[in-house]
Amino acid sequence: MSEGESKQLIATVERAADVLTLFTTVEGSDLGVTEIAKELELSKAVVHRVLNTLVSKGFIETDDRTRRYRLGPAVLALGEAYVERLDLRAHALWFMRKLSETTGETATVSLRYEHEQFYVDQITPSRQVKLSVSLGRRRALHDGAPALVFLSLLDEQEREAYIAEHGRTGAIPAPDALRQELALIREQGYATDEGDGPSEPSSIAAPILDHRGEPTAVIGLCGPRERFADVRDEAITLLLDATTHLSYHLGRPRNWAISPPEF
Amino acid sequence: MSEGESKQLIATVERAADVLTLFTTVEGSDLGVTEIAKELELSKAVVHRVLNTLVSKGFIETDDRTRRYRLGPAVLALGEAYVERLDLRAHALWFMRKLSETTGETATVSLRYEHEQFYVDQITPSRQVKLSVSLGRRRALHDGAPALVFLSLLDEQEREAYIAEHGRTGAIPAPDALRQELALIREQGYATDEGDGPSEPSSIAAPILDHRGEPTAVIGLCGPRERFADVRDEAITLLLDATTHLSYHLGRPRNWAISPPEF
DNA sequence: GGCGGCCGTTCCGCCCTGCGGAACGTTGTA
DNA sequence: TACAACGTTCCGCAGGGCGGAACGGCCGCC
Repeated sequence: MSEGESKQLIATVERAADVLTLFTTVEGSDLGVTEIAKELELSKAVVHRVLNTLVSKGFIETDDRTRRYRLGPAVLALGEAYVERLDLRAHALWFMRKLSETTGETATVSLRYEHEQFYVDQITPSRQVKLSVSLGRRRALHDGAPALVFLSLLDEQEREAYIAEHGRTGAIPAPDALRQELALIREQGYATDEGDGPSEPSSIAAPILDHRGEPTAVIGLCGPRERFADVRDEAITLLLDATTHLSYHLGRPRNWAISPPEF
Repeated sequence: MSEGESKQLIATVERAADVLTLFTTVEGSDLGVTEIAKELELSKAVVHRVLNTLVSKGFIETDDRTRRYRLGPAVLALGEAYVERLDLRAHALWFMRKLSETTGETATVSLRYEHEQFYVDQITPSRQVKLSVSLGRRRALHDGAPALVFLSLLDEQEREAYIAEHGRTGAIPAPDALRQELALIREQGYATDEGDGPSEPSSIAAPILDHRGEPTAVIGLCGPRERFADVRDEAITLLLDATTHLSYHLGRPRNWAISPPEF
């Protein structure tokens, strides 16, 4: 979208990818052929052939009773392989567990992909009421503390372009207030975000930085606003402690999910 | 493989699926075009086009520095969508957490797909030495306690076919001993498996049964053999307690991952 | 520092294979 | 029982993916 792409793509594979992706965006776990065909504006024959093929590879399962389709176990293996390849994970989990246990709230790791943030892992506390986030689901860069950390660390040009674009569409109602907030985040080294209602999620987040100062990941902590206020200050100290350690340990080029910025 | 399939498949999509799957089977997180082409016996041009397409959909990422390819965030979303659609999960997690906390070992949920067992989730204890399993990776049905539970509950014809086939290849060295073991598992309602060395994994496992007596999932508990022996008896009681409750709650047709057997 | 080899990428014409519209079979409902 | 809606299959046409080869950049070896 951003550039005039001229790469060679295979339409058939694109269609298959769209079919798979549809299963992640739709409410409810299963889809029918007609439903998919309508949604993606494809012929039923195409959808059916694609589904058959994906079934044969284990990416999709059929329910013989209802003749409808759902995701299959092979996609679980893919997701796990994606997470496991992050060296980050093993190191971060220890700190996250500590964070979660000490504060009784949910600790998260996020990455950035293009102009979206998504969670790759979480540790939830053992209590009745708790937050849990949707792993893998993409969120805008101005939504929530972890996203804001990534946004604050984009290079100025890209950041401004992002703010301009989303200011135009109304997604960012007060661009100048956001600019101030991002400056504060850079200065403090962490972001905070308050929920709207008493049980809405509040969160804090801080980056793990590589040797060049680029964020490789963001660690966050979130909980229902009302009770989160009680642990917030303590949590910020713990969080910065964790990210400082992790930044130190990870201060070298590695197999990160996030490629170095464009240069 | 089992039947003379004559479904209409799309070769291009099969190739794309194979490329994706290759990333889960290979050690190390990234692959090059030539490497993939050689492994799958495809031309470099094809592999390159497939990769390009998958990149454009977020299933694959390129590392601009090394010009190699890795899995992308979209597959994480797929994996999560797969796991989240299991109603099972929400109910089972509570019991698993309790199991894990009481025994200090790792609790797991497994499903079966065709003639393989795989883990969909786990709760690991907060201690230094602990087991953790690879989610999504497929294992043979005669390998480990959860797999044995599934095997023991296959209908007789299918079970015998499985034993015969793997007996022939030598994967099952003592078919008759296995038959006895499976009978015992059915009788007791749980399976046990001893590790070979003192730190090798031992495990126990029991099924969640639907209203027809078919296993919808298997709950397991595993730990290093030596210390697992101390909690084993207590764990069996807890485990059967948990699966009994879950079987009761889940005793109705639902959106399970496992479709009812062929009938 | 120069050179050779390897790898990722692109090109282009041929031919294959995936496409679509319609027909068929099945399931669940009025 | 009949209808409607859905999943599945068929078949001829043509669009699009394939493959061999050529290009260009990177790394390592001499």
